[in-house]
Amino acid sequence: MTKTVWIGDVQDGLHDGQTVELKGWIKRTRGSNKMRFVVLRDSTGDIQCVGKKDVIGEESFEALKEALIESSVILTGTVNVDERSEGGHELVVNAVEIVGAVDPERPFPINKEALDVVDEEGNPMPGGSEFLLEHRHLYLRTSRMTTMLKLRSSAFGAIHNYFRNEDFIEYQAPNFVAGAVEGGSTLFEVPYFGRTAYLTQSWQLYAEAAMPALERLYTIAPSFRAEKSRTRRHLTEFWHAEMEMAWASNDEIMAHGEGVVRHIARTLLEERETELSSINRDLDLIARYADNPYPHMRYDEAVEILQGKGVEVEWGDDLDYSKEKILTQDFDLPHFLTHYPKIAKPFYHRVDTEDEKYVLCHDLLAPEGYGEIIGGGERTWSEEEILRRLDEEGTPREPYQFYIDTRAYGGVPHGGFGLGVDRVVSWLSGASHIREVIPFPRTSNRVTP
RNA sequence: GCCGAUUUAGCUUAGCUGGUGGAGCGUGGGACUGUUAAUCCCAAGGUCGUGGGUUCGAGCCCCACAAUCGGCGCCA
Repeated sequence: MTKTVWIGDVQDGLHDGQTVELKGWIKRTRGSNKMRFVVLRDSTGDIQCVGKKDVIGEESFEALKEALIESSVILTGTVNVDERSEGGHELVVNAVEIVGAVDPERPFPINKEALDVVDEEGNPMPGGSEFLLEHRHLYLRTSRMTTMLKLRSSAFGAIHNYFRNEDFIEYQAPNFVAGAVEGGSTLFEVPYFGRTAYLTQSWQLYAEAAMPALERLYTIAPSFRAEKSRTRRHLTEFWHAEMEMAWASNDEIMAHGEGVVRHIARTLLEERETELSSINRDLDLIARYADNPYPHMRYDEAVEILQGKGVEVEWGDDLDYSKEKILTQDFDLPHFLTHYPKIAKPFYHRVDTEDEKYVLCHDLLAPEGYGEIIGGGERTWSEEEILRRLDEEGTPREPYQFYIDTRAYGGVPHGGFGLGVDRVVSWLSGASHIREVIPFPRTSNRVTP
């Protein structure tokens, strides 16, 4: 049963002249009454297979003719170098086995027309139609989606590699929680044996509890936000890469944020050059993101630039996406924004002792209109200050009791960040929408399929 | 929460001042010896999102509802 020959290897010339058995799915099929051309697909690529009636016989020829798109088949034959075939190689078939036939009453519903979706301005929005979102389970096997899933896999691998190489310990937090990290309005409520629990928005508070034990820790886990956001940057369930570090300043934490993002870009170039090219992503752009240091800018500076451009923004306003977009449109690299006003950020951000109007935090803004991909900073670490900030905000203490308690026993300066993995993959792949890079996207009005 | 748009065959769509809904892809049948999401011929497939209204007559006009998409706020 084990599959030993991969279409990608055949196209790379590893099996020229050999007789091989190819297992895969029919991508396209065409032909005459004497020969069939079947484009076979597997997870590594496509190849044209030729079935000649006088070679394979009447019965096999009929079987091949009747096999509809997405039928699974095993084709045995000889690998020929042939420039008439896309990819330069071709399988001349001598035996056909249909494994999973497709019923003509229910043919594979996704065709070329279904894939060509455009938004209101006429820009391509791959996978954006209601039909393709309803048929996501079948859309996954189309080439663009397969490519995105491979890029995603490499990004996840790169994050693990980066943190492990930097001696971080992978650490898991619960997904059922009692309290919020951000403002309380964005939590999903879950019935919990007569009580109400919530789906976690972030690993952070539980990571801070483990910080005195592990000192350097990270995770990649789903986070949940009950935001009715209808944008190409939001999911209600997204994959969050977070790190927490003892004895660290805002600058040191930012250095790791830059490090992991550049490592992801570098890894995609090394592992997925073919895939990036296949979706027309400019490799020089990715190389630039991998090779250059990311500039830093203080919040005040950003506000000045925006005011200089005539944008209506006052000191103390948080910078929303419309402002980020104007700010980043001239950027050709991701930029860190630091030192936001205290009034714009929640209680756990540490106040800057040099000027108490500010907190020691940072956001990393991606260029090309992709927006914020990292948010992080130093944490408020003394018990007394935590209590004061909670009370100031009117946030109840009770759900955070464990968190407050950690400060009573040897609090130290520390901090961390959260990175939106889907957002990073979306940006680096040049996706038109974040849902392009996650297999089953969860948005405010879709939980199926 | 706010703003905008869409809904016609399995899919993508055309549809005139309101007067018996056309096509391409796919599917079925047929033709064809090298095709490149082949080509040629034929066929089946539609209570035009739901409900109401106006009208002699509604896919088209009006109202309500629903679903979906796009954008904003919020954030990763």
